[in-house]
Amino acid sequence: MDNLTEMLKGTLEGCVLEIIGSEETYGYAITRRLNELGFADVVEGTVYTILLRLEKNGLVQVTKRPSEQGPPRKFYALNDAGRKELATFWAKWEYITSRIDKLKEGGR
Amino acid sequence: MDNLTEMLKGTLEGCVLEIIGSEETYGYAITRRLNELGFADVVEGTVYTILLRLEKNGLVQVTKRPSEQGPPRKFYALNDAGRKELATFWAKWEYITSRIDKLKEGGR
DNA sequence: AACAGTACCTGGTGCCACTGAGTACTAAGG
DNA sequence: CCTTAGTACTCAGTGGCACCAGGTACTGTT
Repeated sequence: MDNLTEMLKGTLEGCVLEIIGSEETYGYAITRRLNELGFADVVEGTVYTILLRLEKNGLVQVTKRPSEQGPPRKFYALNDAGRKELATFWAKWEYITSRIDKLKEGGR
Repeated sequence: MDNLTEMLKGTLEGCVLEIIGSEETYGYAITRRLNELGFADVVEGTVYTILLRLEKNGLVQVTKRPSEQGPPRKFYALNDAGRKELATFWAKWEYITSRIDKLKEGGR
């Protein structure tokens, strides 16, 4: 599927929040996870910008740990603000998908 | 629901395409339709920029007709390229929603 | 030494929804 | 008669986000 970028605005960040929320993990692994989920064209640069933004916005707790396979990893976990933001994301997602589905079914 | 703007990137244009595709209509009415569908904060300026973009991209056929209630209306109808773009939009939407739902269900 | 895999960072770009202000026409109310 | 509200369209500018392209750096294999 090509050129999803515009439709991913806002949702990709939510996906990253969800991934972090389900398990403490790091940028490189998050990228691999998104790729295997079907977001095949998402590259590391994109994920890192999201992670830096999450950190800047105080939604995650960051822990640096050494890796046996390369440079140290930065592990991310949601804090309270992050969990709240994740809940808000899913509420928005629910809201938008329900409206779009209504529109698609020709609902009036 | 507040601040959906980032998540509407790409999808709002698709919604407008769908509305036009189901019935030849004009900007002001499209705005009202979106509002009643639940996109309450979408204002005319936003819709008109989308309509001008659709026209510029050759996806719609435009017909100006007088109105009894104000200035003349610009009616929009999809052409072949527009119908194709609409189909692409729904394919992308399907694709993304299925991946997000999988993620939400903790799918691996 | 060279390379591939792992792991992270960053300045710049383009697209899109949104803002805010403006134009213009009609009908109703004070 | 003039103001207001409703209808209807336009457009220059803003900000946020995914993306691009290139960089750094560590480890293990060839």
